[in-house]
Amino acid sequence: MNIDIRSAHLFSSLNDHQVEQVLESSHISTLKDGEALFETGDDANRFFLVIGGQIKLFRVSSNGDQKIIDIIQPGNTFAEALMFMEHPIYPVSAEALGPARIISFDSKRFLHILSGSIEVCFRIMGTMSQRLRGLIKEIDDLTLQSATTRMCAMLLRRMDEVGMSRFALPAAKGVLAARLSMKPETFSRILQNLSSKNILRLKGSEIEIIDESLLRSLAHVESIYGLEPEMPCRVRSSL
Amino acid sequence: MNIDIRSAHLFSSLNDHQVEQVLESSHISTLKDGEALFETGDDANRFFLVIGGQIKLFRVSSNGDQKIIDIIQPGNTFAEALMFMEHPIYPVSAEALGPARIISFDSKRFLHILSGSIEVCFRIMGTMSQRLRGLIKEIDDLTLQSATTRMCAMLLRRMDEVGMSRFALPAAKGVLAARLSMKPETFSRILQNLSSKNILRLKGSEIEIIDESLLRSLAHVESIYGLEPEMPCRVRSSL
DNA sequence: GAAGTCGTTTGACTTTAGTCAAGGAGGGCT
DNA sequence: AGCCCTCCTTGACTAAAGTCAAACGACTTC
Repeated sequence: MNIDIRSAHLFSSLNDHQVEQVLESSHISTLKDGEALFETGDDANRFFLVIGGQIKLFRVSSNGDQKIIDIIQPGNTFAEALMFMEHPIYPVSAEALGPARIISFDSKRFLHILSGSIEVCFRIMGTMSQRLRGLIKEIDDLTLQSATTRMCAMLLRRMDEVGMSRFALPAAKGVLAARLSMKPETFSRILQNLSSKNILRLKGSEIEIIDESLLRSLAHVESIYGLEPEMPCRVRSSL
Repeated sequence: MNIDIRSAHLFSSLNDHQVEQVLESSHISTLKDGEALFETGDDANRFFLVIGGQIKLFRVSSNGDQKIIDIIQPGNTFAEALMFMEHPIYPVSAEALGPARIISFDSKRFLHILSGSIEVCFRIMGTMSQRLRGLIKEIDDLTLQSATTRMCAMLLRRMDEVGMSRFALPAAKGVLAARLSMKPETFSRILQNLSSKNILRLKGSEIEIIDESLLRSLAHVESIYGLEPEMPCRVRSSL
């Protein structure tokens, strides 16, 4: 078990002694597919680092629908922003998307350890700012943009990430649909539609972008305010 | 001109000397109705305190539609969360909603002044956490809830704020519509509909809630995760 | 290899909110 | 008062996404 938590942005400026202290209150666990980590409304006295698999953060509506707020990738922390609240409560539910491994940390303890270090504070605030940005961006996606636009933006983002015009979808279609705030049926139809217009070719969960410029114009991606990828920070954090 | 900026949460733990320093880099300005303060994408080297009137934070879609992200009330700061980013850029536009007075502060300078004070850092992080919560809440309103639900929730919130079942809408209907992510027509129709069902009586911008329990059930307000009003913090901050 | 399961697709239909265009209603001004 | 202007309302229509139900396909499991 040799994980250097310092590879996570949040911990990157801790010294050896601090790392040791932090690890004392930490706890590694393995989650089965679909296993819940916490639910909306639970007391939030721990935060987490994903070391394997994916964790899905979501909210549930009264009729059981899920809206996926984010999918956390290995190397990223989440729920750490809550440690500054008086009575922290998880604003989302979290569960494993496929089998996953995580380390959890005691928020209070962590706060105490870094209480001297303004640097770590600044770091956290940086990630929080980004997160705020992301959420604001998401809100206007939801209100100002159509489902097709969101789909195109997602595909382009994925393409940029992978660096190739041919790639596999990062998760099951149903999951992506919930992430993009639409029903699986709508997701499917939009893909079908893009495919019929020869903008992309799709085979199962493999996608090949054919007409990138057209896709880009359909997404008319935030020409106004700089793209997400420009962000200086490598490891994204969440919540 | 005798304003104690310490009444704003962000500044509340500064000592006299610090207040003095902060004020040195500050600048008071008066805005006319509709006057722009900054736009989405501008370099964000200042943050603001509203001392009179209201400031509207919004985003504009490619076809000119506005989505109001928040309306900042006197006594509250906004855009202060950006000061921790390397290349801060306003993620929203801001303009006065009616005539307004604001004080602007140099972010860098402020950061420098408080660099010793971890307490202020914590304070800022607290407001940021709340802001994150609010945005997440808003996202699920948008995806999981209908326009009617959002309307009802807004009315109830307003009613709780005022403490009476009879009150005036906090802003022009068109503005509220944009805040709730719907068109003025839809806003009007929903109010009409609630009125025809004898849930409320409306006369101009005066509203009287008649059937609170029914309204509450229509809004089925976040029974799961504690209401906004429970938040410990009096003065809300933004961005 | 048959049966079952889960995720995806497809089609027909409904619901919700947006669009467009026309009609009020109120407030300020001359 | 009369006019203008802005904001709000109303009605008829459209578009977008959700719903329901059935079929499909790939992959296990027996």
